Amino acid sequence: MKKESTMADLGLGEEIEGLPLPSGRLHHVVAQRLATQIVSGDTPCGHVFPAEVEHAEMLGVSRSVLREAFRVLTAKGLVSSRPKAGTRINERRKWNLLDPDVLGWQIQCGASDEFLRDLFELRMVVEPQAAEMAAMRRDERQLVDMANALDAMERFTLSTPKGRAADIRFHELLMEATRNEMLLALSNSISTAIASTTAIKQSRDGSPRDAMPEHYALYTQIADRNPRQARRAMITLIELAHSDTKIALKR
Amino acid sequence: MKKESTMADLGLGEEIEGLPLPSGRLHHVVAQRLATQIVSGDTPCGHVFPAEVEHAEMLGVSRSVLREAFRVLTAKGLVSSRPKAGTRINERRKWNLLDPDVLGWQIQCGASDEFLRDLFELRMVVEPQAAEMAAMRRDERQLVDMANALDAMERFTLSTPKGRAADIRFHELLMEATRNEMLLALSNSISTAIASTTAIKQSRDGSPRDAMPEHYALYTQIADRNPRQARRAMITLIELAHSDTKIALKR
DNA sequence: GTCAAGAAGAATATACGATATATGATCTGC
DNA sequence: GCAGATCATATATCGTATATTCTTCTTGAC
Repeated sequence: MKKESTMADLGLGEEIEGLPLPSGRLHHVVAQRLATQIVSGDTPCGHVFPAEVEHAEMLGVSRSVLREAFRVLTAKGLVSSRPKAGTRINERRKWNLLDPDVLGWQIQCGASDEFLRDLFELRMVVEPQAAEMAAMRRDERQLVDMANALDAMERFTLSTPKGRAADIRFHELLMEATRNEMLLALSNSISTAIASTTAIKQSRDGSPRDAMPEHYALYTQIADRNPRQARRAMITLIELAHSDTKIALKR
Repeated sequence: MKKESTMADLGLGEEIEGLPLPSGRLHHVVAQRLATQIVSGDTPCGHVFPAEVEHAEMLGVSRSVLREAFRVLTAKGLVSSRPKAGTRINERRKWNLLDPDVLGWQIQCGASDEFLRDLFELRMVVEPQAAEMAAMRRDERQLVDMANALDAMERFTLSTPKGRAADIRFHELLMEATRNEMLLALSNSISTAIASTTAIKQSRDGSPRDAMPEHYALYTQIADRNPRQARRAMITLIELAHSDTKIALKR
């Protein structure tokens, strides 16, 4: 008895119509909801949330769920909570902006112009150098995997999820070829962000420019172990992506 | 009644002798303990932890605490848990290596040679470029703050916590001057890592080389808006830190 | 006889709610 | 101003119920 509050039923408002929507863990759903509230700026920095009990029943979940949701937000630097003081939103400089989830939430809330500027600037700082390193350190296996990824990318095109996955795979292999785990991690964060924008780009703009020639150019330079040329190729690739993204989001 | 298990009592093993050690939140302590087990490689990737109930009483904490600890680790990509399958350690490529905590734990567990190589390589990729940007975009306030930080750094020296804090503050201001939030976030992650190594460097080597001249050189180039020279100055600064760190850890 | 598809079961994470404790911000009195 | 009391709040624990999914067994077809 007391069957009323199972996981998939009510609570999170309105998206439960039809599909049962136990899609994610409940605390993760709550975390996501709170996170988007925060990064979107709906609730400003310094804001302190209601007390746990009140807040929990306001959201229609148990306190445990709410607490676990806040744990992940705390882990990502978005909030911090202390006894008696409540749970409050940290200032932006405390946020883990490079966390894949934080990056994703930020994009989901509509990436601002400054956000895109910063993101592509970061890519411009890191990835050309990474391409240079990859050209020097890549091994044969990575090379053939990269070739396969490009092949899949051309077959499926960027308008399909599989094509976009191949694109990501290519960049991931490139970063793996740098033989630097931290660069790889950084790239993973960026990639997920880029993936979302690419999807948006596709959905808004039916036929964006074909980026395959530039990808092949980059691949060739890495295969030939030409660090300087690989750097140049990566720069043009990023510039291309940047201008495309700007155009797509303008519409 | 049932007074036996308050927060500050037993549980986490042996470090509670003398000092009450309710220093941090309990779940955070547990998370830290598990995290160090993971990043140190004590428990290998793919390992699945005992069931929650068993694991909880093994650690002497409640299930809620253990769960919240795992939420933190999950948020940082170290583990993932699914019903029936248990909670298992992810492969390294899933970890958020750039997360300040993950970085810190990794250093605490004895940074490997590869770790330091990757870290300084990342600095070498990002920070010279950042210095260049800072030289172009810095404003007057940042300039005077940087001067103050350098002043404090010279007064207290790197052998004191206040001196090291000033060092960090200087680099933070530099990154702030780039006017790119993501670069700032990246720098924050790196800084905390560097801070630990600096402390180690100090504790092992009584009188390391004085890095003040190089810091002033960098400052001057930024103040004079010389991007190229600022880049050069930053490169020598990082090289200096790298060689010092390597020497210190050799002992 | 062997293998694949499907159904039953069991182990596990997940979720709920009530209760007790510790902490620290705020107020009070001096 | 400063020290102490207070009280709201996060923190921690326990017991129980639910949902998920891996495992295993069965069933069926070839």
